[in-house]
Amino acid sequence: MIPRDQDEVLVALGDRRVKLTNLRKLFWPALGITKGDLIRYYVDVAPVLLPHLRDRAMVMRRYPDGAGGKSFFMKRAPTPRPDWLAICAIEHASGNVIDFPMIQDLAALLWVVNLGCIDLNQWYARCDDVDRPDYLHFDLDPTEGATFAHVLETARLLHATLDDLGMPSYAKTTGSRGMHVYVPIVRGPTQKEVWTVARTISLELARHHPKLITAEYSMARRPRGHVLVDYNQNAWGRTLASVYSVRPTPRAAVSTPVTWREVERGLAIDDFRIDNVPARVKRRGDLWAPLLAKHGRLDLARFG
DNA sequence: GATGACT
DNA sequence: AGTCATCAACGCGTG
DNA sequence: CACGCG
Ligand SMILES: [Mn+2]
Ligand SMILES: [Mn+2]
Repeated sequence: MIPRDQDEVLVALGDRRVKLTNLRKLFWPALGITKGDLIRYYVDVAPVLLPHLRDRAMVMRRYPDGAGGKSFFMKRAPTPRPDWLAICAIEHASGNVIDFPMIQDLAALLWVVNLGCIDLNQWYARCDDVDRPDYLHFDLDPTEGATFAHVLETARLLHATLDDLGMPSYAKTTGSRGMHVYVPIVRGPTQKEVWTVARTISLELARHHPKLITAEYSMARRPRGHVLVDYNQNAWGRTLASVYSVRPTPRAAVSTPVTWREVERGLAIDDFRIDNVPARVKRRGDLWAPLLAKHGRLDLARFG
């Protein structure tokens, strides 16, 4: 579908047409990975990726000159754009209305990747109710001097805590330096309410493991050699790189769902990359399918 | 990456 | 014909 | 109020 011997192609997906450009441009020069390779990766994983993005506003981070180049954020869907592209118009407190793109299908996915998006960042709430998210999450960030082993240990402790609370939880690598742990919830609580729950759990976790874990958001007071449980990421209008997102890192790492068994045994961020994640997905399917399921979600209303 | 303003 | 700027602006806590 | 933070 994506030619290797030309720089442009017009792809037709049903009645939707997308022009793909600069296909032989090197996005990871040291790895010999081109923009066309990136697009082929997303075609491969689209069946497991698209359900996680559908009906959600997307914040684009564009790297038109590849993983090592300058990047910029873009919220408004730029013109020209295909007339079939779904838009989520979100009014902000300031009165600003932003027309975010939504990735509803493969054509839209390829359109944003062609703009230079390497990773995909979707809202936590769906477009029809942008203040009521479908999950709460814990963003585990190693502070200066901490290792990924510390992140793994923090994830294990967090998992045990959530288990004790009766909260289902799922882990993924970020592809960058940390991990993400998500809890699927029944839609209902506002983003602020979800933030408050994440904050309470995070503070408690840090209190019980003060030598390893911190919830201190302020850079100046953040202890080195710790793992920050960044509950603040659970705020309205914020986003994280999605599952199966490629990251603009030296090895072209992918934010990859992992089992708790794998977290127990240990793993490395760079174990999961653009070159091997499609095979893993073929083998294991979508380990994060429970994030999309109707059943097995935490009901925070009942939780109190 | 693509456009539009400017030279 | 080439070069350059543009492309987010939120919610939350603290001082 | 301005600022830090992501
Ligand atoms: Mn993070
Ligand atoms: Mn963070």
